Amino acid sequence: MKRIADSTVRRLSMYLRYLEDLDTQGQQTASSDELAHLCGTTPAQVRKDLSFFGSFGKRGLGYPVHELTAHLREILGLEREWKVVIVGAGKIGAALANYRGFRQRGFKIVGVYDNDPTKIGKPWGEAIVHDMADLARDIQREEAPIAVLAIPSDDAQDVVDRLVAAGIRAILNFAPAQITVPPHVSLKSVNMAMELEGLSFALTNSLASQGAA
Amino acid sequence: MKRIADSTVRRLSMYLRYLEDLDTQGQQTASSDELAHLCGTTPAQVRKDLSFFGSFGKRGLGYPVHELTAHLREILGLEREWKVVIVGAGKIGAALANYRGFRQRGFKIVGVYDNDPTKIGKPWGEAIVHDMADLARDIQREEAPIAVLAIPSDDAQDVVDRLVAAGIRAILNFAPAQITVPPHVSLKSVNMAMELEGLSFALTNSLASQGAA
DNA sequence: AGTTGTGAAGCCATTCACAGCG
DNA sequence: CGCTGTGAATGGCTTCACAACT
Repeated sequence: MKRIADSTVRRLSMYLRYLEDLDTQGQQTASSDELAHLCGTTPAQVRKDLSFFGSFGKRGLGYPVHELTAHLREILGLEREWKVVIVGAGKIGAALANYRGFRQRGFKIVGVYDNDPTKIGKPWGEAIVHDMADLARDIQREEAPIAVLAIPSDDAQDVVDRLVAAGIRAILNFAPAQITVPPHVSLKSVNMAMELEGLSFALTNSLASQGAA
Repeated sequence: MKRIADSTVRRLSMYLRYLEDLDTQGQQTASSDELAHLCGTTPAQVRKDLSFFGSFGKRGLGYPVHELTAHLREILGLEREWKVVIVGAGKIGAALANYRGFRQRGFKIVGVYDNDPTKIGKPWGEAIVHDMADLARDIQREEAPIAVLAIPSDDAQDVVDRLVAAGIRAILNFAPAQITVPPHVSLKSVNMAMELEGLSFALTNSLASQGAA
């Protein structure tokens, strides 16, 4: 398959979100124009994005909402359940563990890990905080392919290396550090300080740059 | 000034982060090559990014660490203090309020707001949760230009409209919804579900796409 | 010799425009 | 007639390559 741009995948994710709404409301079809308005993009962009994966629409009519929803779930790999471990039982980890959107989309949190002795063994939401020393063993036993990293920057690369050695396949990193992984591991980083600094830059330079969702 | 790409601003932010480290360690100069390796980019990219704002380096030597750090802070608008209000006293709001990186870079949280009567008036970290009804008044009185939005999607556009009416100038949105603002307001959205879905896509299609930090 | 600064080239995502089809 | 699907054109970010400078 042709290489798909990251920006395209993010838009697919958004199309799915709004198609699910439309589906719930019982709407049968949606045009690229309607989807574009909902998602803040252009009709041509919607059609191009979808065309990478097939011809889902009917000319003169638009896209069948329910059907396209299923296609997008399949394209994004959301038909299955993904097991996720959260590393770092701090505030960010807690926010993520409670985040409705995760479970809704088939991401199941199978464990929470920390290396702080005062936290290990304590209840944490519906789970119990495990010792980070057991992380590698558990990833292998549970076959959890995804880790969410919510720990201080200093430890980040260290923990990543251990995750990789344990066979992790994807990492969502919230530590504000540049981390590296071997080519077979997928990595996405979210850096909140960086986002705020982007706003600071825009304000300072009197720009009103609207970032993508 | 020439229009600066969003990706460039994010890299500047990263350069600053690592330059501060080098400065603390007492390193005098850094080449574009060294910075590139630290930040996961290329030397040409580093030089091009910096060249938009001036000629900070010395040929044959590299960039003066301490001086460049100051330049970047100024470029990003981080020499001043930014007042920030947090809207939504849930887990995500709590994580953000506690986030060290914010205060470190000059972002001062001046208020936390919610519309849940069981939360209003209760202590929350070092602050007290205010009634969202007072938000507009306080934004004007405090002259807080930035709002962090950590509320459910359904209410997001409503609250945004009220923030805009109250004179907010920038919004960092964590609600997984497409929101719109007038052109004079800057908006950045962080959507964690979307990021995880990007990993799901990469895993499903056996790609190992490393996203930028 | 080493490294910056930068025009030019290359590449990739977005937009355009229209043929194709319902 | 309306809307999709798509090759072509556009625009913009990144990379290249080298002159300029220390």
